[in-house]
Amino acid sequence: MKNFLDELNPAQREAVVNFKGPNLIIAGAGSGKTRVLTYRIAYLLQQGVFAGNIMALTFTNKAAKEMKERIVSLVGFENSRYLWMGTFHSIFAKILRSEASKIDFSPKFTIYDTDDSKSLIKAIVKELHFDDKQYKTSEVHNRISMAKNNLVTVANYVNSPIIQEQDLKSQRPQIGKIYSIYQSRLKTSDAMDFDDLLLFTNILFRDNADIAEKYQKHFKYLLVDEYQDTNYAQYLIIKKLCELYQNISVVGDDSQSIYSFRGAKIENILNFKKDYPALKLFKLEQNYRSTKNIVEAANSLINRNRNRIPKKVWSNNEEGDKIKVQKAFTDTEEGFMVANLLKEYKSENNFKFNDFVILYRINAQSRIFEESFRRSAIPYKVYGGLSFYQRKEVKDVIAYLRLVVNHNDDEAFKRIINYPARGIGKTTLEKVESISVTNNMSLWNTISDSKLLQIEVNQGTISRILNFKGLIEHFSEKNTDTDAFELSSYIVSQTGILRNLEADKSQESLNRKQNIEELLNGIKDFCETSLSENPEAKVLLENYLENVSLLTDFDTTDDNEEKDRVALMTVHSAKGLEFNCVFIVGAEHELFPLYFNGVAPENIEEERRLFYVALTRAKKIANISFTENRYRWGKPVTCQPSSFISEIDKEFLDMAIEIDEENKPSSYNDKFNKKDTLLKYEMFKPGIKFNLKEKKLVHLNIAEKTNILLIDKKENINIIEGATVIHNRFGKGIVVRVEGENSNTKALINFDISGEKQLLLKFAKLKVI
DNA sequence: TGAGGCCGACTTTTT
DNA sequence: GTCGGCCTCA
Repeated sequence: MKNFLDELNPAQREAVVNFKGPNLIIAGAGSGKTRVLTYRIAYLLQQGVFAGNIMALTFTNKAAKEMKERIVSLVGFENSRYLWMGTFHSIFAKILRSEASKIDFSPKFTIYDTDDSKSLIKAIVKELHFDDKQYKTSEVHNRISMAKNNLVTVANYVNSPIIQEQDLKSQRPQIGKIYSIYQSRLKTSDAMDFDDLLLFTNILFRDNADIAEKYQKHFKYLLVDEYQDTNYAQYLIIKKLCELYQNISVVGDDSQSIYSFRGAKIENILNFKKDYPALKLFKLEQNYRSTKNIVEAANSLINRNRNRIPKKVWSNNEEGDKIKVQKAFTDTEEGFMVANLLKEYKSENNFKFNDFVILYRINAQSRIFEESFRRSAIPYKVYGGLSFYQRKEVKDVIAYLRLVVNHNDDEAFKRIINYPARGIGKTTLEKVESISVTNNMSLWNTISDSKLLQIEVNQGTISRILNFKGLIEHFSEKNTDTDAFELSSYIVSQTGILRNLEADKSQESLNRKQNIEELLNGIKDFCETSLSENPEAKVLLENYLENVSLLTDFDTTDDNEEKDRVALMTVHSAKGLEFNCVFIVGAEHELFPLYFNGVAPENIEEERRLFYVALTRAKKIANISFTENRYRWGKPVTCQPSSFISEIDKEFLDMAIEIDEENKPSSYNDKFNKKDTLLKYEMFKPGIKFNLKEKKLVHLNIAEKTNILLIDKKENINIIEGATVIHNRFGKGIVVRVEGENSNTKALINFDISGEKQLLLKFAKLKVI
């Protein structure tokens, strides 16, 4: 093992070698936080600590995976394979499964995702005949989630005068009742929601001293990443687990706490000292990532927050360019402005596309940039938004898998009882549901019971229900000796889902079919990976489900990851990432900072931290833009520039415009104004773009046109007979035949490995070589 | 019972 | 601009 301590600066080294006792590592942006964490674990292993006695918690699967990979590269796979490294949710789900009986769940309990939770809440509100405008699903969900994150159980909730008063004030006095029914439904479904994973872990440790002790003894060293984002439930679990050895190291940056909406308590890091008076404090203040200008600009902004741990982040890098601030007249113009500037930066600095990121406050902003990038022949990838696993067809298939593993999973049951259509309609389902409610049984148990006969439906319907039940049971029987991939494929074909989609020739259906194939491929990958790590064990559906329910889009290893593309994402998603050039877009009052339920000071501070996170993603170039007019809720609104722009010291900014005069349109904008409607329309004509420098519409040259066509899959003209193409999944192949027109163009391709496939060009990610 | 169309509501960020 | 829900019609 090489002496990796040499690769650290003195502050980092101190933070790595002092591994005993409680440690608080305050790591400024870009100060090598991940490096310290990984080296610290490597160092522990080098000191002879067994990997299985170390628990390292992160917030995202991505962070866990990256860290694991870096540790493997430092100490090798064998030395690190038994590390407990993962997200809070996945690690504690694992523990809960092995202790399930203690909290009266089965080890195969389902994890409900947010959509499942919301759909259950919705059903309960409806069932209670509450007004769904008064009890908005997302608000009720939010409230229950917050309660759980603060370990407020149903009993606590309804007995708390404060909470009851709050609910009364907000005209939602019955949330406690909904919460109560919600919990009991989860129970009958043998299911937990995300927040339950943390809540029940706390309950498990609280009520079973022996079990708590077992884990306390086991985990001799605890490390927590992004500690500023922990909520109360997480805080308590950590506190409990490290009670015995007190070997707890937390790494974080109070300036980057941006998840309070999810219950994160910045106080956890601010008050760490109160809980662990013996702590050693380490501050990593040297920023290796960004230019001096960016670091100091970001400092000047974040210094306006009052509630902070004092620190001075500094950089020894080059001075760097000032941050360019730009104004656009419309959101569309902002899109083109950014696209043009991006190209300029790219050629000036010899950057690649993946050196760039567009950061926005809300996902809805991505559309404009997608459009302008497509028109400007800039390849891009949008992160976040509707995740792959949230797509209807994917959820449908997963619902089958879930129901096969856990018959009591009511949300899965409801999804698929009549999908594909098998003549069990809304009315029938409602009757079954009502009986299940009165008897406090899961839907499955209701149809398995003599209660089924109480349902007033005809014999035909009864037998259709029993057929469905038989089908699921048949799958379950197979689930003992068939591996997850085989069984899923079998289920997809046996249920007729595929046939159903094939019958419908629309593009939509084809797209769905491809997503299902994608899902099956993912299951296959999972089986193969698990098998390579543990060749003896058969990979069953439940193994896959344990893993998939905690995945998000961000974690899917996209085959295109290495592709050279501009990243589009929210600032939240960008935490932990870095890019040579960052565009912060939509820097407008009420958008960033986002206006949401008024502007309380603590909200503004969090928004400011968010802006700080955005700025500090940049290594070399940061660019801020805003627009004067924007479509929001489909309606045009006028915008003011974000107060955060003027909060950054002017010396670090390169302002093309004077912010204080934002109400006086410049002559440039005057011109733009008159033509705006026309421009907006013309801009989207094929083959035309808006040239910002010359301020006029120009025709694309041939190269640009070809480029657009390559990117715009709808018009992919380069796929011709005889062409050699590459597909993400099927690999290399030769085009045999092309038929159909425009968006219906299909190609028959003979792939070297996978054989002949008919693909709709609109969706197939094909590359001509 | 199912499909299709229209209307309306809604948009913060995510494990 | 998008999604979901509800209504109507077959």
